[in-house]
Parts: sequence; C-alpha cells; structure tokens
Amino acid sequence: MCGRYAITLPPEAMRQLFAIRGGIPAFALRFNAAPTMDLPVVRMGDVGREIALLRWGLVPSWAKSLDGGSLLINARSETAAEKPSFRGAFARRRALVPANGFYEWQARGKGPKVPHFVHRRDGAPMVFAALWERWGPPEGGAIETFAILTSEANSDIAAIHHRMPVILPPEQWDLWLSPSTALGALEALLTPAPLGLVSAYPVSLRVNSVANDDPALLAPAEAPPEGEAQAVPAPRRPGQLDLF
DNA sequence: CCAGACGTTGTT
DNA sequence: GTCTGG
DNA sequence: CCAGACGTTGTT
DNA sequence: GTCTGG
Repeated sequence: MCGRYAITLPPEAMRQLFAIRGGIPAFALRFNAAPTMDLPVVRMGDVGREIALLRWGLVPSWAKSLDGGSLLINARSETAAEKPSFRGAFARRRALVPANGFYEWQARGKGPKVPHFVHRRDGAPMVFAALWERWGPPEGGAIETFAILTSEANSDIAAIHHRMPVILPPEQWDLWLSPSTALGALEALLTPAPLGLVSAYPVSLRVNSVANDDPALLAPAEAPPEGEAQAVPAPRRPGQLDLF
C-alpha cells in the first residue's frame, strides 16, 4: 500500500499551504512519485517549518549500506514508535508529506491488479504523516530518507485495499511536527481517515510503470471487467535499440 | 560474552 | 545504535 | 508500489 | 522465485 502517489503542487502553492517563511528548494512535479525518488517533505527546521527534498525509502542510521533490504517505504503506525528501525525517527524526526492523492492497487483474483487514485473529496491536497532519517557522516555525504505511516483502511477504500497512509488534517500538523509533543498524543493522531474524507476511482494501467509521469495518469479510466486482461502500453525510451 | 537482526506489503 | 538469541 | 533483470568471456 | 531500480 501507499507505494506511489502524485504531488503536483507548484512550489508557491506549497509554501502557502504550509506557511513556510524561508526559501524552498526546487523540486519536480510528480504524477507518479515512487520509492527512491527525491520528493518534497515538510519538517521542523531551526526556524520553523521547512520544505526539504528527501529520498523515499527510510534507511536506518545504523544500516551498513544504502542498498539491500534496508529500504523502508512505509511504517505501520500501530508499531512504529517501538520498532528499532523507526523508534528514533518517531521520537525526533517527524515529517509531513504533501500529495494530491495516492495510488492503490486492487487485487482482482485473476487478471492484473487495478490501480485506483485516492483523493480528498473536497479537492484539497492530502498530507501524510511520515518519519525521516539521516544516514552517513554528518560532515558530508549524508543522505536523508523518509517513510510514510500507514493504518488500517477505512471503509471508503476497504474494498480496494486493507491499508492506507495516515492523513493528517491541517489542525494536527503542528502537533505532529512539534518536538515537544508527548508520545501518547502523537499516537492518538495515527488513525484511519474519517469516513467520507476520501474517494477513489480507477485509473489507467499506465501508472504501473514509473517511466510514465504525466497528467493523464490522474484521469478516470474504465475499470476492466472482472477477469479480463488489458494491454499494458510499453514505455519506450528515446534512442532505445532493437536488438535481436 | 558475541552474532545477528532490525521492515512492509501481499499472498498462500 | 540497541535488542534478542544462543 | 510495479517493472525488469537475473551472466560470462573476450574484444574493442 | 527474488532482487534491484525507479
């Protein structure tokens, strides 16, 4: 779950949404944000909220290397506060991840999984609760990564999937980001979205390939009939050679 | 004491 | 880094 | 999350 | 089947 989302808010819109005072880094708009990409997150800096570009896929600070199995894109909200991989980040490095919405794949017994786009009914951006971590020497070469917290799905999308990202409303953003919020108060924020907040519709299978990243990914698509296959358009890079 | 794990997802 | 298992 | 690779030798 | 890359 939550292994893909869209974030296409222009920098200025994001500055206003989060009341960022300082400058913000340049970042690409993404209709198909995927793990290992550098994506904008909001966290507390020295002088209040800041936007930073972090790599999606949290690497614990004690990991021996950046590659391998140490790439944690989600953290279960039910257990993150105690897990060795997340505990430190849960206590001291919480973040918000802005999104237009997220993609969720619905398994359909036979045939391909059907991707859906899950968005707020009111059209507002959706903000995920997240944790971030730093790996490597502080002097330089350190990389910063993040993971998105998940909860049980609510009944708005339970027919599609059984987990969903934790979505925080604006009035909870300060509490989540503040370094002084008590552990119990933090855990109280990590609940499934209230009923009626979100809605979902099927989208094209083109979203399956991260090579596809365009506005058409958000367009509603016909849900394919049960058990019937649908062609997957093959992404093709310019300059690709035919070898045989 | 040292060695080894440390996570999520989904699927069966 | 910190905890668990042997 | 899904898609795509998964290998060696020798030669340029 | 399993791992890596995006």
